[in-house]
Amino acid sequence: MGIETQDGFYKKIYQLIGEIPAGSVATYGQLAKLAGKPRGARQVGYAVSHVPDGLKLPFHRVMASSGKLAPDHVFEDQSFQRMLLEMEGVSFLPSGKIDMKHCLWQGPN
DNA sequence: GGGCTGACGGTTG
DNA sequence: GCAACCGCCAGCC
Repeated sequence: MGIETQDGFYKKIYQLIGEIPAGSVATYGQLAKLAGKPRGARQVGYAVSHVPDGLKLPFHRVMASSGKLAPDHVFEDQSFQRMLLEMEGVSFLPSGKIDMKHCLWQGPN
């Protein structure tokens, strides 16, 4: 089978990411849970790393629960991801991590 | 079919 | 508060 599973797990992930409003961020575990896989955080990461072209989803708004940005090899640089987020109004802490307390996505609802 | 890999998460030191 | 370790799950060789 392709990148999408029978249940459309990846499809749900992409859909959820599309629901994330500018200025907010979501964690892999959060998206995984919303997609029906509470323990599938790694699959979310795998999903976004193999995203099909043309979806144009805000993957820069998805990050680890710790608030850390993606590794350098994903985007050209972490500074690029950070720039996009700051441009959308996401607050950063002095330590260089996201201010999850204030910017975490509330969910689709 | 078996084993390796990975944009993670939670616990422990 | 940060780093290392182990545990999860699906895709790929």
